[in-house]
Amino acid sequence: MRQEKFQNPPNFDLIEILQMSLPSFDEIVVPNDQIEARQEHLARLAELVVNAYPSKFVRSSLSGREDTISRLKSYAPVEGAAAEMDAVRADLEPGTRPPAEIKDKLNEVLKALGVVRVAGRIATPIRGNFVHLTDGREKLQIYAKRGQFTLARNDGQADPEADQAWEAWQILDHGDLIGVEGFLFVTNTGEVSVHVERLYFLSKALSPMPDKMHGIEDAEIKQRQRYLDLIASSLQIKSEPPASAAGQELTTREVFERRAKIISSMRRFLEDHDYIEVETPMLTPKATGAAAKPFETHHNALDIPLYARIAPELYLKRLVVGGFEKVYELNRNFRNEGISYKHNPEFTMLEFYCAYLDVNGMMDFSEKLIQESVRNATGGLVVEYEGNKIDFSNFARVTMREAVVSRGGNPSGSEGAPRPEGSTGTLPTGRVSALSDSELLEAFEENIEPTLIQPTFIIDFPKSISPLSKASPENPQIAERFELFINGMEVANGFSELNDPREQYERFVDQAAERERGDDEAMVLDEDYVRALSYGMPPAAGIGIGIDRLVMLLTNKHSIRDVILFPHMRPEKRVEAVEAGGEQ
RNA sequence: GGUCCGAUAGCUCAGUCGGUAGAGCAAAUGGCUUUUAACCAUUGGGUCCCAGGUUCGAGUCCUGGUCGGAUCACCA
Repeated sequence: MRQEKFQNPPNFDLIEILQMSLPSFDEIVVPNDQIEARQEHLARLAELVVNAYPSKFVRSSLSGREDTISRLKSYAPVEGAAAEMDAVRADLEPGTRPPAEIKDKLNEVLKALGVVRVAGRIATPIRGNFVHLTDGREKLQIYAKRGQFTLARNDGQADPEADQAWEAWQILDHGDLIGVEGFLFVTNTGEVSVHVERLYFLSKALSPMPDKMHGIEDAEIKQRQRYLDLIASSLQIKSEPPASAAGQELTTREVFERRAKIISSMRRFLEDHDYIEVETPMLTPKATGAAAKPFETHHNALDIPLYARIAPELYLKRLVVGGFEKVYELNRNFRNEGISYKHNPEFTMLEFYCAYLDVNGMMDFSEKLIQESVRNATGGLVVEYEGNKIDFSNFARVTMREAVVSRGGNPSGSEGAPRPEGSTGTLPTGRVSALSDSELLEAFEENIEPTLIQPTFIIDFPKSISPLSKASPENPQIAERFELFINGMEVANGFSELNDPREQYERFVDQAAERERGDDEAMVLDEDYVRALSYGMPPAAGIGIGIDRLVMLLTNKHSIRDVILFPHMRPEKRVEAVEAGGEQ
């Protein structure tokens, strides 16, 4: 039966049918004069090297300029040669050259380092004997002299004549991936370079490279074709990076390298403090643990709705019940809500929980964790953001009510920041203590949040908006909860975890009532979570840290889309048109 | 969703009062061949986002739309 279903009618070529309905290669890689030229070069190179897409190239330990320099510096027989070279070159007038004796000495040293094999993308257009290769992180100059190098055949047979190597060199294109084998030397201007003895063709750039000076400026292309944006970053690397790159805008590549540093630093810090990493469900039968609208999907075999998680919180606390006293999860949450400069439908959150710790201990610990990652990512504790200097060396702690009372002031700074434009008081200052929870919250969000530039823990949240948080023993209307604000953005949210199952149940019921009154973000009752608490959860504190927002702050990026490799975007119009066109 | 701004060569961008579509980079051809954003000469390359309208004539003015960005409101 099943076989029959997939049998094709006679004279029916499935591939031909599909090719009519699917976009053609030329519709995906739209040809123009440059692509056609590159295709011709590829065809000729394929003749010369037999296989234009070989499987591997073995590199020597030397993969780029930094390695070259460090190897040079550690080369004992001519100690100080590299420093001498740097000094000589620093003193040179533009257009002048280092003295011959120094150049000769350096060349002697470099040649003694032996044969090197390096590979990378051609970062400068080929014209003449020089190109720079980039491995994404740095650039190394390559020199090829007619008659002095051969072209490697990628099928392992004997190399073609040197003239053919030169022909191949001349038709290499900006962006092609090549490997070279050769020896190191310094040029007349003093730049360390590889003198090619054997050239390997490794892969073709059929599509042309972006502008070498400007890169990709169109934000849509940067985000949709992030690979191209990253290539542009690597093409823009200076082969002689300035000693101090401070104050310069990070390239896209550097932004994501820094993001990785922040995340790995946090993992390391947590591991060093005996936290273990866990993975809890992304697809959940109930969207709960936060106040947000979920994405809904459907499981066919079970025939049930499933929700992309809005927070891992309740699962992680089940694990605390089970005896994992320190757990963390660093992964995505999904919220079916608006998109803005600080909101993406999926975002990365670090959540962790610690048994026998309260809200104050959690603030202490998370402050250290954030400081550690700031230091690891930026080298210091003060970062420049949107013209502000943000100082991570001390996080202020202010109650929400105090913050509102002193509104207009900057509770975390010694100097009062100006009140935000247009926030002229809708608030009866004298009667703050009489404000209802919702009025207090509104006043806070409207007037205070935007002024919290320096890292500030806002504490003492109203209990009514904190359904998973323990109430303060002194004031039952206040939750033992904090949020961390930096540059007017909420970056973290934590509290002493409510562990009384009966009270937790009642809080869920209160939330259900809110939902009935029309708040479709009120939290959903999780029965099994209540049941879990009934087995006894130790006193514990937890926190969620918005990683994307922290990365924004530490990379001086003003849009969350600039710190997410592939942010959510509308489907590409061209693709839709092609798909629709196939059916016409 | 509201408001404002934008879309011109592969990339980055000019384009005046409505009158033959421009530059730099990239590409092709030749020269040069230890250059430093390499240089010199020559050449090719355009659905000016789309559809209407006004006009003798529209990249330019008008209307509608598409896509994108910024911003405001809601959410972390």
